[in-house]
Amino acid sequence: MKNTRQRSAISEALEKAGGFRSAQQIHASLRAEDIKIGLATVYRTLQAFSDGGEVDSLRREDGETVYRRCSTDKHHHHLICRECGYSVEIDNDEVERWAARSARKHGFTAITHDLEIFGTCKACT
Amino acid sequence: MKNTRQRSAISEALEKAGGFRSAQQIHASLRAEDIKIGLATVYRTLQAFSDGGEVDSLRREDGETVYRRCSTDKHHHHLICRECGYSVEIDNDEVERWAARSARKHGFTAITHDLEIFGTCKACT
DNA sequence: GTTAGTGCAAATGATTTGCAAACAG
DNA sequence: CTGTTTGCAAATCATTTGCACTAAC
Repeated sequence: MKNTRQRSAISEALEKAGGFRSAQQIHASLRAEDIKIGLATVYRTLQAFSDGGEVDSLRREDGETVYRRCSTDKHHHHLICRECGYSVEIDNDEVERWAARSARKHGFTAITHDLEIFGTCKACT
Repeated sequence: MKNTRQRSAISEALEKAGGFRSAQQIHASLRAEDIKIGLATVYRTLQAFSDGGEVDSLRREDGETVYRRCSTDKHHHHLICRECGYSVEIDNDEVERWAARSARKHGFTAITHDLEIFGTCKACT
């Protein structure tokens, strides 16, 4: 993966954001800073980051896909503010084990699961 | 809500399907049975059923929204086959409590959560 | 009769893709 | 140089909507 001006910009934007942001939001914020970048590039880059495990992605309730740089590579879940995208990383091995156990019991294989908690954070209340 | 030919057809199709189906799939299967119905009607009706709590809906990993008639009104989760849509209703109060507790601890309010487990069912293996 | 429901085609909105030009290593 | 990456515009795809028309109650 080459090191381009655009990629660094997106990377920094994610860093600065802290929480989850959509491709559209990243694009808008870069444009606001007068950083010239194509929307397609933002989509392609975020997708690449996500594939490479550098960022976590999830689909918000309204259907937009949002991305965030997370602190660990370890599997975890999020508590996400619907208003501002602020999020807290949380995990619970209990849930993982239960999911695996339920799946096995019903004969399912190649399991993946999604667990995200949406709410309104203190600052947005 | 009026009782129309189209609504009964969609209702029956869901019944027969058993698992999760998308609006597109329902539309195609009805057309295949020579039942004339507009795609928009299928979307509108499934949405209405979902709003009325008559069916459960969720967004699949590929982005399509799928619907299913469930057995209880009680909150629950699903183990879903990616291949055929077959699903098993499961629940775990433990998870609910943990989600609520985590949210509270971090000052989040107006909580909702999604938890779905995707896999390949025995028949599709 | 009214009013809700339907069909179709056009509109949306997020995301993807084709392709020629620009750029990193 | 030479394979990547970018930008733009056009293409997708699921879903929604405007509107005239039809069918419940």
